[in-house]
Amino acid sequence: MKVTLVEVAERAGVSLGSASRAMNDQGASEAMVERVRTAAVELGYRPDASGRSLRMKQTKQIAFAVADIGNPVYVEMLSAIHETVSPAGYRVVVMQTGQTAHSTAELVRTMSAGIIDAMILSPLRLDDELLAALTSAPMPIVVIGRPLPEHGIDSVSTDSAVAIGMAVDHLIDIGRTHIGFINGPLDTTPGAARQRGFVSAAQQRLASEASPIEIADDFTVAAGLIAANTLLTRAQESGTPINAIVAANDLLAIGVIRAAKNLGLRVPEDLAVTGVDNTEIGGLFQPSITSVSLGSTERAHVAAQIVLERIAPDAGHGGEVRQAHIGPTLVARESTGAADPMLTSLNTTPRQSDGTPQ
Amino acid sequence: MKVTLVEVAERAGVSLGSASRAMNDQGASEAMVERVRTAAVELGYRPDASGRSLRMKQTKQIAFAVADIGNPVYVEMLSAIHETVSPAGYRVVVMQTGQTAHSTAELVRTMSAGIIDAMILSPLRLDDELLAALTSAPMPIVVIGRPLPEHGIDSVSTDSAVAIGMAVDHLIDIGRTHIGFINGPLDTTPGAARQRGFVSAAQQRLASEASPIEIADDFTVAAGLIAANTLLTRAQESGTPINAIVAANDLLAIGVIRAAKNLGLRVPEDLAVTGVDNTEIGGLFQPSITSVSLGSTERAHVAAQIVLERIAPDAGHGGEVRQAHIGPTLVARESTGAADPMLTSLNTTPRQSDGTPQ
DNA sequence: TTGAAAGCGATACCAA
DNA sequence: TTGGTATCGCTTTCAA
Repeated sequence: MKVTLVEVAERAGVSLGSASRAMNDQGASEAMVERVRTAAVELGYRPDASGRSLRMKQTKQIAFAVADIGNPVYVEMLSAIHETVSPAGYRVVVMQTGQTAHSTAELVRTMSAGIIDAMILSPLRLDDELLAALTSAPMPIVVIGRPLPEHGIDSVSTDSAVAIGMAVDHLIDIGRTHIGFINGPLDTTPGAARQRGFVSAAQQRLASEASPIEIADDFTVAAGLIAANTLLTRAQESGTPINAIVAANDLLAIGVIRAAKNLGLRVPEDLAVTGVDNTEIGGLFQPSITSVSLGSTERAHVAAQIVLERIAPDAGHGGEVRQAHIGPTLVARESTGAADPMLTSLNTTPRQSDGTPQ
Repeated sequence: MKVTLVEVAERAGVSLGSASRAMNDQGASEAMVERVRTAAVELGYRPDASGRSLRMKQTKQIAFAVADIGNPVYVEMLSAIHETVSPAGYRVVVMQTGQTAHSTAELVRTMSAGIIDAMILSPLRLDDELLAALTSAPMPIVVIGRPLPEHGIDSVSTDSAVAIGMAVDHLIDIGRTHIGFINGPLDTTPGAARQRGFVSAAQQRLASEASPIEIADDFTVAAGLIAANTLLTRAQESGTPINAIVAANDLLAIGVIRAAKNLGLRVPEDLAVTGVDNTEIGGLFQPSITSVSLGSTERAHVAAQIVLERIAPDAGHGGEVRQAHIGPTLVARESTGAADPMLTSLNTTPRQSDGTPQ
């Protein structure tokens, strides 16, 4: 049933070692390669990866671990990682960390050699337990999120506090000064950073009574809809209505736009809305959503590059801590009154999936 | 650096075999388990998966292979597969098949033991080469797409020709009789099936001159926008304007709605639009998109179940060919004038991602 | 219940 | 360049 290299060697009438070399083009005569390859084809030989992994001490697999692959940002990151590591012969394994720092630490601890060669991790929450798991991990791990050089952990970061500030600036630029904020849970890394960003920007440039904040249960459309409904209703009743909302990510922003519609508010005329992440879905939404890009695909790409360098036999774990930073950039779209970039962007952003199941 | 079970055994003062048994709770005294576990923790032992895989002849990994993970349908399928196989201790590896049947066959052929235990495949195109690769594969493979029982291949299918017919019926029900069709490439399995479905429905229930068809370059928003623009413009010029469009999937439908807006057409008042796949993004779009569900998550779930049964030591490859079928269902939304199901659906469909990177 | 040893399938070393 | 053999880390059989 199962054909091993031993049988191929026997059939070709050569030694096991020669068969291995012939299959891998490692110093074998042409005649030898010919004989062995022929025998392999005749027998339908397929190399067994676990035997090879055991000996070579590498699996050619890289894990991408996130809280929930359902978020489009992660899908875009996954594609970027895929494209980066595939040419080097690596496969990508998607893993779910779960919501908590503990479950993430658990995942990191159970990842052993023989499954993956390295991991790219984008944790939602971070605590000492997880940091400890990361530093004691037996393989290269690159964190996408906030910078962690002081812990000796490779990271590719952005500054989402600054990102929120850019959104506020943009709204002020278009004449909106009553700006609300819809954030996700404050005990998450992105939630905390974005909260700082908004509070800081509001203090410097807005009147606090005109800057209400509402915390959604999580970073989802549904939670954003509920939170925005609460915030908008409350603002109207309090007599200081708002004319703009900054959402902590694009999914929340979609919820905000839905809530606005339910309340009879027009976007962007009555309410300007901004998101964060610059996801594809945000750009395709109607109205298309002005969003601050955190360079997700670039960060994923860089993280994948770092991983490949760490894996490389010579580079090894020895080098110094790698840290890359990618600054946010704002992309103005219809939800803040900018011209519809749909038609033009279609020509410049081919990134959209192919294929569909039957 | 790396701790093996041998070292754990030495530290615990027991034999290698006992250490193995203790770690796996396979007939070891409590005292033994205690000693070995303690030593393992002290040394920071992590089992090496390739050693185990080599011996056990299983990797606890299942591949999910698709043309492009960027399509939201595949993401939903991935989540369903993940949820189904995780409890059984299996990880999911995402693999890209590429666009062609040949590249897919290539992938199937290079998948050997030691990497994955089974594969769930949703191929865009299917030919004899791929069928041959599937039948001669050394591991269980379940195809999500069209039924393939005559080739002895497990499959979970739907009927997307019927799905298109349902969309046409729905449009006729709401009084639209001038219906265009935006399809994807006809040499794909879904493209061919949906073409049959529309042509058949149009012949039976519509005037052919009122049923123009346009083929988009692929199943994407961008291609849908271009194709819809062509079709709508042509229909207007020919003097037989249409008042509805059936799109072959939700991504194309989004493109159609964008094209309609660019031409000053209101959806659904001037143009009703339907999609296929019932993706989350379609339901969240504005207007929300009426779509025919092909039961993607259910099919993925069933495929994963079949795979688990095939993998199970007793079931084995021996059983007869498994074939499941899930019929399409139409979900009416705003794009065909139905009431906005957004608020109510939010309570019943919690499926939306959590988390966002910093 | 425990210990000793065989063996999974591949690569890589050392002689020839 | 080729053959013979040790070895990767683990599970599992066979005796004790």
